[in-house]
Order: sequence, then C-alpha cells, then structure tokens
Amino acid sequence: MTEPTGRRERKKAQTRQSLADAALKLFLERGYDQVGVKDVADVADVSVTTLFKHFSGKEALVFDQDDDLEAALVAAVRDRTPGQSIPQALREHILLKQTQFAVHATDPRFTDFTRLVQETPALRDYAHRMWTRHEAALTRAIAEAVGAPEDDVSCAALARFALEARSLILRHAEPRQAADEAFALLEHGWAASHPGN
Amino acid sequence: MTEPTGRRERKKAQTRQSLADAALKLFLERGYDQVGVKDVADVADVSVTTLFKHFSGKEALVFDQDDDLEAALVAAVRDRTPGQSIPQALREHILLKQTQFAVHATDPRFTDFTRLVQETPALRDYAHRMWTRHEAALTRAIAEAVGAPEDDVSCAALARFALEARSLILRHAEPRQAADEAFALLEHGWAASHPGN
DNA sequence: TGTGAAAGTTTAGTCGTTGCGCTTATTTAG
DNA sequence: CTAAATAAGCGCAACGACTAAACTTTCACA
Repeated sequence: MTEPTGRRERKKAQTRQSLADAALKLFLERGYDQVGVKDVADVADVSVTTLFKHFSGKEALVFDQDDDLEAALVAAVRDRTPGQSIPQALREHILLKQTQFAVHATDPRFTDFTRLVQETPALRDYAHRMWTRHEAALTRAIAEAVGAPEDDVSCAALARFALEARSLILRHAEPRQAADEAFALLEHGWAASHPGN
Repeated sequence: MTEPTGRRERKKAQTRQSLADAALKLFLERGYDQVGVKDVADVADVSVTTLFKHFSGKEALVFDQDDDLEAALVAAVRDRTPGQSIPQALREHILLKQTQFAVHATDPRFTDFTRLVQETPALRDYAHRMWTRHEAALTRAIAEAVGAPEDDVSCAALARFALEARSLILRHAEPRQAADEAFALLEHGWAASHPGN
C-alpha cells in the first residue's frame, strides 16, 4: 500500500517533483519574473513541452493542487457544530487552514515562500483565483443550509465576502485578531437577516 | 475653450479612437480571443507598435480610463449626507454609477458590450482589477471618517466587501434589489461595531 | 514476447508585448 | 521665415509563455 504504483508512475511523479523543486529554488533565488520557464526546465533536465504537460502554466509550478479544498469548505458549512453560525464556521475553517500552514513557520523556507507569493503579482493573483474558485459551491452550500433558493443574493454575498476575507487576514501579522474583526462584520450582518444560523 | 488643443493632439486622439472603435467592433463580431492585436491595428490602419503606445495592453482597448473614479469613491464616503451610514453611502454610489451606465441600456451596443465583458475571462478580470484598484484609498477614507487607525482591519474589510459587492450586483437582473441584499449584511454588521456611522 | 499506451523530445509556430532605429509631421524659438 | 526640437508613427527583430505535430523511448500487461 505504500508503493501502489509501478515504476512508470514513480518516474512521472519524480519528474513533476524535480520541476516543482527547480521552480521554487530559482524563483526564490532570482525572483519570479527573472526566471524563464526554460530555465526551470533546464534545471529539472526536461524539455519545456514536458514542463507544460505536468503544469498548466508557469504560476502553477509553485502550488500543490488541493483537490478536496472545495469539499472541505462545503463540509465546514454543512457539518458545523450545532449552535455555531455559518460565518463563525467559515472563520474557524479559514483560520484552521491557515494555522495548518503556520505549523511550518519554523521552516525558513515557508516564510520565504509566503513572501514570494505575496510580493509577486502573478502568483498572488493565481493563489487568489485558486481560492475563490469555489465561490459557487460555497454559495450553494450556504443556501442549502438555510433553506434559501440557490441564487439567493445574501448567500452569494456571504460566500464572496468570507472568501475575500482570507487575503485580508493573510497580510496581517495577527491572523486571529484580523479574522475576528473581519468576520465580526459578517456575523452581525448575517445574524440580522438569518437569525439562528 | 472648446478646441484648446493643436492639430497634433487632435490626430492623436483620433487614432486612439480609431483603435478603440476597431477593437470593440472586432471583439463583438468574432469574440475577444478570436481577434489578434494585429487585426485591430490593421482595421485602424496603424502599426501594432502604435497600438501599444496608446493602450497598455489588449484588454485596455475596450475600457475608457476613468481617472477620477477613485476621487469619486472617496468623496462618496467623505461627503455623504448626514445621518447616512458609510455602507449606505457606498451602496448608493455604486448603484448610481451603475444606473449612469444603464441610461444607455436602450442602446443595443451597451448590452452587447456588457455581455462581451462578462463572458470574456480576460476582460472580466481586467474590469474587476480596475475597480478594486482603489481599495487602499477607500480604506483610508473610511478609517478617516470614523477616526480609526489607517490600517484598521474592519475598515479594510468594509472597503474590500463593498467593492466586491459590485460584481455580485452586476450579474443580477435586479441591481437595486441585489444591492440591498448584499449591503444589508454590511450595514447591520457595520452598525454593530461602529454605531452612528 | 510483443504490443500499445504514456512520457518525453524536437521543431516549429502563434500571440502579446517591447526595444531600436528610422521617417515624417507638427510645434516652438530664434 | 526658417531651423531646431518634439512627438507620432513605422518596420523589424526579438523575447517569453504556450501549443501542435510528428517522432522516439520506455514500461505495463496480456
């Protein structure tokens, strides 16, 4: 079970890993815009076309694909502890995801990586896109949780605002406090129109 | 005063207009991605180099630059009618801007243009970027209006959420109703932490 | 063992975008 | 009125991200 794959898939995974490693290394050394996609391919010792068979674009090189991110988001709303409001559940979920990463804060590579992403427009935008990708799913989950129609505007607004709150929190030194302040707006506003959720 | 410019500036404005017209025409006919920047330049009868001297990129071809958009946003907060809350003022401002455009709703070109922008990812993203460009300025304006520190998180959150609300409103058939529902969240939440603003 | 799918390569190309050196037209100053 | 300064516009060559096509190698599996 530890090695369920054949030699072929292992080699493929290895190539992918080589590319990701090379990319991160070069981007941290020289900066994202100062590194060409060819440079990455050269260091990983593959052709440029191969690089694009593994990654959808230059920005994707530094992000591990979280496939079940959407499911976790929906579950955070659906399976929230009774008595907890939806904004509270979302705040907790986002903070949890954040502190999961922050566990590695001792690793200097982690803080460097974060700085790289936040200081590179292309990467910042890409990360934001990947995160807000699931707005529609979250909107549906919220609407279902409160028995509202699927296209209810206040549900869509809560979903959008909660997802947007993440980058507000991310750029602050005190994530917990920032989350509390940003979500206070949503909690009070939500309670006013959807009491008990 | 009606003609304060020389022949030079007039010609420049004319080529710029030719480019914008050609771009909109071609984009509407064939779709944004099916039109190359060279096609636009050819129809406008200028070189590609000249096109990029007038517009910062392909997406900018279809947007008139609103230079005082930021000032208007800040003014909407600073000069709001007494007794009106900041979220209310922002909602009105956004709705006003929207209906200013909607005046041209009789013009079939307007609805076509809107569809083009909303259905083309590159244009949708660009428009969103141009709009959210002024988040920092809006945050400062709000903070100043309530006497909070410049980097207050709840002010930043209100600014971000209010700006994000626009695209929520934009894609809905009933802008007024959508704005009311989306901003209800912000008004109640804001009132709870900043009573009287 | 051999066959076919999948990884990888090479080559050539598209498309947006920029830099360079040049011509041409307009403005400004002498 | 003329000459120098200014700016628009041009063609061309290039760069970087990305794709298509045709081909070779390698491994899994029947």
